Formats: sequence, C-alpha cells, structure tokens
Amino acid sequence: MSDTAGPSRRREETRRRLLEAAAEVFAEVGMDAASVEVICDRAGFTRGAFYSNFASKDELFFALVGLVAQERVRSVADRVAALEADGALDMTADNVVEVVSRVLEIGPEDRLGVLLFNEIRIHALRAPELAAAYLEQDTAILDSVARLVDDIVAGKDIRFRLEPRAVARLLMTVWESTSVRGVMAGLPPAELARHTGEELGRVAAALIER
Amino acid sequence: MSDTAGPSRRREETRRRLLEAAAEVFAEVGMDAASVEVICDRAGFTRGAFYSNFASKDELFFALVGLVAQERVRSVADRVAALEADGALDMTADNVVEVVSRVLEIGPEDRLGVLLFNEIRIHALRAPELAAAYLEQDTAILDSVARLVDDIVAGKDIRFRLEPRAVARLLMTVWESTSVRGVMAGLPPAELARHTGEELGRVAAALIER
DNA sequence: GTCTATAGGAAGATAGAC
DNA sequence: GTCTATCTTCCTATAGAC
Repeated sequence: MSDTAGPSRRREETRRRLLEAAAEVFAEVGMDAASVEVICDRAGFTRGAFYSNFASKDELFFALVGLVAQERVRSVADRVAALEADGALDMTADNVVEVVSRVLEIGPEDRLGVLLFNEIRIHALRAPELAAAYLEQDTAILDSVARLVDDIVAGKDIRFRLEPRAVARLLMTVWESTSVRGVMAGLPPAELARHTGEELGRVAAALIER
Repeated sequence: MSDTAGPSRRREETRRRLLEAAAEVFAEVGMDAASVEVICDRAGFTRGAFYSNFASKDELFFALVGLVAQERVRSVADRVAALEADGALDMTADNVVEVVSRVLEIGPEDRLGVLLFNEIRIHALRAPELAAAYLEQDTAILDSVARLVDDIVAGKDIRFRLEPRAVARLLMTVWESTSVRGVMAGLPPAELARHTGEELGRVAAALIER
C-alpha cells in the first residue's frame, strides 16, 4: 500500500541527493555552466538516473528554486516565532540590535548559500515564472520580519522612524548586500556572519527614535 | 603615422559594436548562455571578425566589465560634480531627498542595465579577478556619494544619523535592491525610475536628524 | 579586416540492457 | 531504478579565401 501511493523511498532519496548536488554545482559555476554529468558525478549517479527523476535540467532547477524558497521562508518564520515565544521581546532599545541580527541570520550565510541565492535571483530577473516565485518568498519573509518589528514596537518604549514594513525591508536589503560584498572580499564564514550582523545592528540603531 | 600608432578607426568601431551587442546579449541570457554567434549576428559581423578582435568570449567579457565599471564610476562622479558646481547644495532638509535621488540615478535604470549589472555581480562573486574590479568600482562610487553627503552636511543645518559613508552605502544598497525588485515585477522604465527614487527619498528622510 | 568552411569537442537527452 | 551506449545538436575556436 505504501508502495502504490507514491514514489518509493529509494527514489525520493535519489531525487534528494541529486537536488543537493545540483545546489552545490549551481552555486559554484552557475546554472548554465553546470553540466548534468557533473551534477550526477557529485551525487554518485549517472545521467540515466538523472533523467529517470527529472525531465530536464530546467525542471531540476525549478524544483530546487521551490525548495530553497520554502526553506528560507520557514527558517525566518521559525526564528521569529521562537523569539516571540521566548518573550525575548521584552527588550530595551539597546538589545533591539542584537535581536535584529539574530533573526536575520537567514539561511545563506555561507559562501555557497550566497552564491546560490544570487544565482536564483538573476534567473528570476529573466524568467517571469521564476520572478513570481521569487517575489512571493521575498514578500513572505518581509511579512515575517515586519511582524517581528511590529511586535517590538507594540507597547514598548521603542519607536522606529519608519513604518515596520519599511524597517523590515531595509534590514533585509542590508543583509543581502553586506553578505554579497563580504563573499566577494573573501571573508571567512565567521567574519562574514559577524560583519553582516554588525552592519544590521548599526542600521537598526540609526532607525530607532530617541 | 596615425595608422602605425594604434588600431585603426575601423577596427575600434568593430570592437565597439561587438562590445555593445555583447552587453545586450549578456544581459538578456547571461554570459554562459550567450553564444559568440548570437553576439556577432547582433553586431552585424561573423565569428571571423570576432576572433580577430578578441581572443575568446572570456576576454570580451572582461573587457566589457572594465568598460561598464568605468562608465558607472564616471557617471556618478559627474553628477556629483555637477551638483556641487550648481550650488545645489544650498538646500533645506526638504530637498535633500530630491538631490539624493537625482545623484543616484546611476546608469542601469532600465531593465537591461539592471540585468547586466547583476550578471557582472554574480560572475564577480565567483572569480577573484573580477571581484577585485567590482569592489574597486563599488568603492569609487561609494566615495563619490559619500563626498556629496559630506558636502551636504558641512556648514548646513542638516545632520544625518549615520556617518556620511554609511549613509552613502545605505543609499546605494537601497537603489540596487529596489531596482532589482522593480525589474522583477515587470515595472515599465518610467515607473522603475520613479519607484526607486521614492524609496531612496524615504530612506534619506528617515536618516536626517531633526 | 572580414568572410566562409570546418575541425573538434562538449553537453542535453534517449533507448535499451541489467 | 540505475547503468551503458549512442544520437544529435550546438558551440568554441581556427585556417585560409577574398
């Protein structure tokens, strides 16, 4: 019964390994320069197995974009929920900075994550179907962060100089651009996270009404 | 004498047309997916002419990156110089917003410009030589904008809540991310420029001490 | 300087064995 | 389900004519 209902466990595992390998290769050399064969080698399969699981390289890419988007949205939502549950929102203006940088430690903090994120972004700039998916996840993350900002503001003595949504947008933007420049400068992972966190903190602090 | 000194006028013109066509094609489909043949067709030449002017597609891309970077830096520097010469810096807090959005109308405001800029960016993320060039132009533009912010502050009753360089960085970052989302949403050129300008204005306003 | 012709290779995708 | 073998297409780069 469990066999007729859906794809077998083995098949799922193969798909997963192929997607994982593809994420690496796409990040490293880009979707267009990535050959199906290299992806298969990395995953420990041959092209036959690949085409038994995906109709084309494009289909694999689309599937991967969906997964990455879902994962990012979930990751941020989880952090926000955790902060809210912790009661960490009883804060002073001083540790807003800390909270902010903690939430925005979104998925791609490592070099490959930043690369994959940007690879997806440029393909979304060119393909309308991808653009829709990209903007959707972007909005979902924005919503999460904006809600957190909203919660921070509500009933506290902290006020921002922009509406919550604009604050959230700015933080996301700073996170993204700082991490890109960090990767480009060749910062090691620890430095990358620290530097991005500091930048976020400075901007958040400047936006707090005092 | 004019012939022995350097490349002929005709040759320069061919190079220029090839570079121009390449900029379009790279923006549209990306450097890896762009074939030399399509670039040549677009420029009105054949591959023979191409390889007489460039050793490889990579060399063409590097040359193009250099040109684009140079052009961007010059464009921003010119605008800043023009504003300083105009005495447009005698301003009140109210029109800082206007000035800011005027300066940051940097080159790529159209769809293709944004695409090309992002294409260059992701290649710079992967190739250290390109990364150095990218960071260099980024810093040069940052310097220009920071100087402008500095001039605005000096001797006026306007003060920002961040140091000039941080303000400049934030404005560049907002410009970049807003234009990307605008292109992705399919905004027509006029809307794209207007929307980006408004966003920049809002952020600038929030950073002015009052 | 630019063209045509072509060598040489790489990669996407399919068919059929196991 | 996965593998090997193969078809086919496309592309980079070169050589030599004009």
